[in-house]
Amino acid sequence: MNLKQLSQMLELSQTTVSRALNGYPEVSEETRRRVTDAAKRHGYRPNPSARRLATGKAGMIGYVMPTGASVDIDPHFVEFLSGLGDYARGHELDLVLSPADAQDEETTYRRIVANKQVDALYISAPYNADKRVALAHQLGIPFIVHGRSEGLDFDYPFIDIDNEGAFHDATRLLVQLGHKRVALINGDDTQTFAIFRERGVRRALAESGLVLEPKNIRSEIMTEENGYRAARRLLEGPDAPTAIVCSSLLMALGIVRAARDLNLSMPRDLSLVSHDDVFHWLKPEHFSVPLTTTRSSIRAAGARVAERLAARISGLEDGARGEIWPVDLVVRGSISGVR
Amino acid sequence: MNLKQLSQMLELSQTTVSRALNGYPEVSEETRRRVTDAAKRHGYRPNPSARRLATGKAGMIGYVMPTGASVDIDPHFVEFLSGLGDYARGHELDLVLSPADAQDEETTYRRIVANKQVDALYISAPYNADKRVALAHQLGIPFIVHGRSEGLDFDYPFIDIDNEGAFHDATRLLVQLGHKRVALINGDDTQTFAIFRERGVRRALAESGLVLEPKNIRSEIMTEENGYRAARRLLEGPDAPTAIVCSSLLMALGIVRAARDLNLSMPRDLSLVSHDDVFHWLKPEHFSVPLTTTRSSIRAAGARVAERLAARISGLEDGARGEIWPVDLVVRGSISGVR
DNA sequence: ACGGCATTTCAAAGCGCTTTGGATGGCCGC
DNA sequence: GCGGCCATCCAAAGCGCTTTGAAATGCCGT
Repeated sequence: MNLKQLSQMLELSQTTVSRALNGYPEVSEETRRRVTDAAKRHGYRPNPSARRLATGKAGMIGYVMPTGASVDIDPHFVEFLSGLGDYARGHELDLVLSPADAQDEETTYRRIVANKQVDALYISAPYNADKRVALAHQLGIPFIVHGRSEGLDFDYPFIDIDNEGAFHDATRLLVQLGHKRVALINGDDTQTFAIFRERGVRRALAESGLVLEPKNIRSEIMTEENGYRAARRLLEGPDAPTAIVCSSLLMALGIVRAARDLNLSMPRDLSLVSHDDVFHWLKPEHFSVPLTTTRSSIRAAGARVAERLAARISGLEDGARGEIWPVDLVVRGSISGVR
Repeated sequence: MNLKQLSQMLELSQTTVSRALNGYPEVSEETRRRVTDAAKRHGYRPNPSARRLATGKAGMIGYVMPTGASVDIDPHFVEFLSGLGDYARGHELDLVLSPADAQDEETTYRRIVANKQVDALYISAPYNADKRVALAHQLGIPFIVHGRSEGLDFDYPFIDIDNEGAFHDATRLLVQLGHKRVALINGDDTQTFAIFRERGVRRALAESGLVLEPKNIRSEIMTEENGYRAARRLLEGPDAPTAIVCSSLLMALGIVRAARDLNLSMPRDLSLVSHDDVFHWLKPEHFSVPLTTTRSSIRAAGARVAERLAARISGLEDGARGEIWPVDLVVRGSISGVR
């Protein structure tokens, strides 16, 4: 059943039927009712390909997914997808994932914009002065950044969590407990979130006249193994830190293993605070020593990103508003006063 | 630059240009060269929306993503996506994720098929007599199942790993080491993969005249917490098992924690074998006691699914061939002879 | 020289929608 | 009674491609 058939059935023109269905004012209420009734009765659904060709709108949102033989997609991504689904599910909003060579995402960005494959896109895990953000801005496609990018000469819409505040507060708490040697095991420090976190730690230490020594800061991709390695290196040296702040539960897993290998008991010999993105499959309260965390649900952020993207597509939102979400500090058994 | 402009520029008809570009035989080689040259020079790229309307082919593959407030997407999914990207990256093949209410995926399946939004789709984590498989089959859209579904009255194309064989071999090894009380901590046993795994364990035990007692089998969603709970229950009872086989590294994490809480040392008091889907962020060799595993990369499967889907779209593959991949058994320190 | 047959090219008709630029008719005031 | 103005509705022209059916061209044998 297509528009032509439906309009013939109703003895109306395609124009009128189209307008009635799309809520244009120049059609009488009675006609509109007749049309919508008939459409529903016959299960008419406009063909998206045709609509798309006519309007140039795709009705989908896009994500350029960096891939490569040595590129692993971060497990945080599924949390984001869950959140995106939370919103999109009820709105017939689909997401198109365009895999791109991580070395050259630009080509893919240009392709999907030129092809009008999506109406808006979201950009995740931004770097400072992120090229993708600059590109999306320049290409004029609606987008939202999940995270932030510093050093761009224009404003852009984003949602981010208060990484600096979270790590500041976590560190301050440790300092208040008497820790003087605090280390940071961070994620990839070319990404903005990691830069903010480091900043938060430094600031909290500085407030008490302490510094984050270069040897006490590690930056790696967030895996169990990297957490373990970093922790070993930190804890085996002289003047080992008495407290560690880390960027991911996955790393925390490795840190706990390292502490155990070194016969350090937590929290007696080592205090640990981790950031928690809220996974359903690994929870900080279920570590052998329940973990103190800074917590913020990526899933919730995903839902919000989808919502704002939808709003931008339909013209309900514009401008470059940035949202910064506060982060919970959840205290559990993994920290204590320094011996 | 569209087809019309290009054809005018070349003083050819749109027909000829279109055919030249799409490799039809009824155009002379010289003309074809002229056309492809000009197309490249002017950066002509056919408008996918128009092509789609004309041909009905979308050039994308689809996945209906079950979501819901209480539905969490499995972290295994990112591994699959990485693999899919491995193939799709070089082929300009995009994936559209259509979030659906987990209670009612059918509506979404029907929508994307009716709308011709995708040319083919893949179905993951199938149940027995899976409705989605039946539906896709009935709707006549090309698809591939990642995993298997039993009890369907037709054949369908799939790729799966030899879950039964893997768990059989793992269990047989434990039995050979003298274990008589072997337990299984499985994933959701309404899913086919879990049924096969249980079957494998039972068969191996039966071969030595042993049985898998009902109290020694647990089936839960694969999280650390569920692994812990299941292990506690198993290990605290009378006649506790001396060996456990489990379906996921995430559960293994919980099992190890439970053993530690109960002061059971591994492998002395407890042997453990886990299935490993190959995550980059959590590796069995980096458990405090390196884990013996049955290993099969989901990522590799993802790439293969994408490849076969592409082949089906372009007509290079048809029929209902099922691929069953063998699984590696990797022996590490977490198993030993029974005391 | 001419019909027959490939080979190569083309004009035009879709695909199913949106949107422009009128038409039509009823109702108003004068 | 008539011009003007809404309120409705419509025919037709896109959107940019593919594909059908036919025309033009060149070459063959006879």
